[in-house]
Amino acid sequence: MTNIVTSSAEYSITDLCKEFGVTTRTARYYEDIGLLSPSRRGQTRVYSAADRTRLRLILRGKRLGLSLEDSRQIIDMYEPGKTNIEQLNSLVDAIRQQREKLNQQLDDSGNLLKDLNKAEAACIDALKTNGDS
Amino acid sequence: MTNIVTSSAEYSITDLCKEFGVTTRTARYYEDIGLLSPSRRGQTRVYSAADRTRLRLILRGKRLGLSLEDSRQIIDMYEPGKTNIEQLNSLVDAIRQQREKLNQQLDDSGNLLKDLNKAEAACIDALKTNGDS
DNA sequence: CAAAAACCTTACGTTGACGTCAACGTAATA
DNA sequence: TATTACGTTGACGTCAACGTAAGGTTTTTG
Repeated sequence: MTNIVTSSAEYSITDLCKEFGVTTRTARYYEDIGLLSPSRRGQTRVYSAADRTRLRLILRGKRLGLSLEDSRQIIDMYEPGKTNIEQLNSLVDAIRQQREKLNQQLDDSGNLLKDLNKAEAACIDALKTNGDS
Repeated sequence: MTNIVTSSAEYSITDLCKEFGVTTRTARYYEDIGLLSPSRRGQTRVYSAADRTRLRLILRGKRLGLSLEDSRQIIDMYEPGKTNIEQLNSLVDAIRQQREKLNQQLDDSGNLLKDLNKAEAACIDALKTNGDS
C-alpha cells in the first residue's frame, strides 16, 4: 500500500519479502542474527532502501553458496566508518580469501558447464537413437 | 602405503580423504547416502579411480554451493546405462535448470568480484591516508 | 609379542537456516 | 462491528551434513 506522503522508499516486511521471494520468517531471522536492522514504526518493521540493498546482497551471497556469516563479513566491508586500522589489514586479507574462493568457483562453474553440455548432448543423442521404439 | 602388486589405482579411505582434505567420516557418510560405493577387502573399504572421481565431483559441487542431492543428480547424468527414455527428458530439463543456476552464479560472481575490488581499494586507501597516526 | 595405527560399526550430538505453530495486537474494510 | 489481512513475539521442530565419542577388529611396527 506504499505510503504516499513519505514516499522515499519504505517497505513493509511482506512487500520486501515478496519482491525477493523469501518468507517473512527469513527476514526476521536475519534481523535476529543482526544481518538486518530495519527501523520501527511502533512495533512494526519499516525497511529502508539500504535495508533492501543489504537483503539483496545477502541473497546474492546465498546463491553463491556463502554462509550468512560470510555475507555479513562481505557486507561489512562496504560499510566504511566503523573499521579501525587494525581491522583494515585483516579485512584486506579476508577480501583476498573471498576472491580466491570466487575464482575457484568460476573455474568449477566453467568445468561443470562443460560437463552439463556434454551430458545434455548425450541425452539428446540417446533420445534420437532410441526414441523410435 | 600404496600396494605394489595391484597398483592399478586403489586408495585406502585415509589416503583418499587426505588427498581431498576431508575426514573419513565424510567419506563414510557419502557412502551411507549412496553417493559413494567403494568395494571391500574384507571389511575394509577400497576406493577405485572411479570412486575418486565421484568424490572429486561431489566436492566440486560443494564448492559451488550445491547440495549433495544436487551433486548426486549431476553425477548420475554422467552414468549412461541406467537411464530410461522417460527419465532422459526430465534429465535434459534438470540439466538446463542447473545451467540456469550456474549462469546466475557466474553473474553474481562477477558482480561480487567487482565489489570486492572496490572494497579492497577503499581499504588500502584508508590505510594510506590514515596509517600515519 | 605388545603397543600403536588404521580400520570398522553404532549411535547420539551439533550447527545453520530456517519452518511451523500458537497466541496475540492493530488496522482497514464490507 | 465482525471479519479479514497483516503485523508482532516466543518457542519448539526439522533437515542436511557432518562431528564426536565408544567400543571392537585387524594390521603394522618397534
